[in-house]
Parts: sequence; C-alpha cells; structure tokens
Amino acid sequence: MADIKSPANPLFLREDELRQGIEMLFFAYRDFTAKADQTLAQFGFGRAHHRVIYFVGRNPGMTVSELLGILHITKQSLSRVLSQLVHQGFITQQPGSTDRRQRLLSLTDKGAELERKLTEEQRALIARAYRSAGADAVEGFRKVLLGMIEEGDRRRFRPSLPR
Amino acid sequence: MADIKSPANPLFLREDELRQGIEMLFFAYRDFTAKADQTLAQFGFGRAHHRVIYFVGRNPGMTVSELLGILHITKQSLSRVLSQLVHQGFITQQPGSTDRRQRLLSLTDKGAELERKLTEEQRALIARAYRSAGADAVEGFRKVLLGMIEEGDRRRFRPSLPR
DNA sequence: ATTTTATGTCAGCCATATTGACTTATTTGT
DNA sequence: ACAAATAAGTCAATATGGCTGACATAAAAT
Repeated sequence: MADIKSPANPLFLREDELRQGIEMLFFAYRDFTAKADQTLAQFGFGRAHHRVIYFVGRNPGMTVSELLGILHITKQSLSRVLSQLVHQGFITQQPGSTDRRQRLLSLTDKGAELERKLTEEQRALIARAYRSAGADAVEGFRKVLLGMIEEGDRRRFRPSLPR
Repeated sequence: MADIKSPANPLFLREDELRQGIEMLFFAYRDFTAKADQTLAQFGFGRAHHRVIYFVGRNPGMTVSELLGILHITKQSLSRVLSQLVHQGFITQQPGSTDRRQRLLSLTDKGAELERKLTEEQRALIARAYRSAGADAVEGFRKVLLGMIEEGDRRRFRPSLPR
C-alpha cells in the first residue's frame, strides 16, 4: 500500500500517462479551433457553422440525416445554423432523386471558398505537427485516435469502403 | 499538372491525410467529452465546470490567473462557474501566503470525488485506445499532439520542469 | 390506407462564451 | 510615502449553440 507515487509503480505511471493524454487532447483541441474561430467571427459565424461547412464540403450531396448523425446534435440545433448558411448562399439544397423528401446538401462556390479559408488554417497546424513528429508518429497518432472513436464511425477512416 | 489524384502524387496524399487528421480529431473529441457531459448534467453542471474541477485537481493551490491562462477564457466567464463550485462546496479558496490578493484554489473532498468520477470515464476511454494501439503508437500520438499545442503550453508535457 | 420517415419550424430554456466598466485589496516601483 | 500595477471580483448586456416539446408536411414503405 506504500509507495503509491513511486515511479517504480506501473499503476502510477499509467495514471499519469493517461492524465497527460487527457490534457494534451484538451490543449491541442483548444489551439486547433482557436484560429478558425477568429476567421468565423469575421463572418458572424461560430464553430457550428464551420462543422456544417466542413462536412458538407467533404460529402457533397449528403442528406440532413447523415449530417445530424455525424454532428450528434438535434435537428433543431442544426436547423438554425444550416438555414443561415443556405439563406446567405454558402450551401445549396436540392431534393433527392430517389427519395424526394431529402434535401441534398452541397457547398456553393462561395461556400467552398469559405471552407478552404477555414480549413487551410487547421490543415497548416496539423501539417506542421505531422512534419515535426514524423511519419511513424503520425501512424501512431491515427491509431490512438481511431481507438477513441465510437465504433460506428471508425469505418470512415479505414481504407476504401468510404460510405 | 495531370494526374492530380494519383497516389503517386505526394501532394494529394498529404491533403487527404491532413483532412483525415482533422476529422479524426473532431470525432475523437466528440466522443471523448460525451460521457462526462452526461454525468455533469446530473449535477446541473456543464463542461466548463469539468475543466475547472479537472485543472484545480491537477494543480492544487493554483491561482485564478493560472487557471484563466490555461482555459483561455475571460475572468467573467470563469467567475460564474467558479463561484458555483465554491458555493456548492466543490472548491475552496484561501488567500496566498506571500501574495494575499491571490485566492488559491483547491478541491474539497467532495470536489475530489466528483473529479474522480468524471475523469474516470475519460481515463478509461483513453486507456482502451492506448491499449489497443500499443506503446509505440502512444508515443507518436503524444508527439503529434505536442506539436499542435501552442509553444508556451508545451512545457507542461516535457519531463520534469513541472511549472 | 395507414404508418413511418425525412425534414422543417415555432417557442422557450440553459450553458457558456464575449465586451466594457468599475471596485477592492494588495503589492511593487519610484 | 505615494503612485501605479496587479489579482480578483462584480454588474450589465449580448451572442452562440446546445436542449426539449410540440406540431406540420410530404413522401416512402408496409
């Protein structure tokens, strides 16, 4: 029962290692979002707008349901943000061809431009981190993050089988 | 100029690799916070309370300024959350011995108990991811995250020199 | 024909962040 | 000793982004 903080005690090391992971994740995410948030503010948008723009840009023609499934928010929450983006001409909706209840979402040129501007900053941040950490580290980074993601969403990151 | 999507083109690979990084970070952070948020809701607290409890638990006797420096929010934002936690007996404040303007923050037993309960879930999630990814991957994970963190905060994660 | 699904909308609530202005106590520097 | 800077707190107003509940419409599925 003694020596609970000794470095010879693997349980303590593990505990500390995990806490460092928690904290690094917090700091990294904090800094990861900081720059884009500034840019968004210039447009009167928030982080929620960015997420919508980002995922619609990634999945042109996606449905509202799919988007909700990714964001894990309610449709009421999405609604406000999405309709702003539609009304201001960043996103277009068009009825699905097989299921006409759907409103398939895509970026307009204006939307794509904003997406680029926003994501560029984050890409640069990650690129810098990747470069300085090296390819092996990136491989490990991906492995760990993948393990933290809810099972159903992991397939998004495995080779092929995009959807 | 042709073949822009070929796997032989390192620029395309890089772009896609970076986007995957962005998305994995989003999904991992989303799932990382989801469980603790549920627990917090039972206490009528939000994520902000968790952050305060977490960092005060990690740095007993820390000042309000230090906490603000970590969270990157304004003191007005912190104020509400912090005073709730103090009034409800999760955190104690005591004047600094050398500088009596300071209110040094610590968890009460009640606060430490809540901290444990909240962090346990996140620790378990990370532990699972670490275990399944392996030690080398964890090393890489840490390296990349460290590279994403604002220079000034990196020292928190380097051996010794704790403060 | 009925039920289920995809989407949208209205209304209200709450948490968390912001800015700006001001106060108090205490320390620091000239 | 006095002025300036600092640590912390507070009041007021505002915005974003979540939530629930209730309800509506159109189209698909059974």
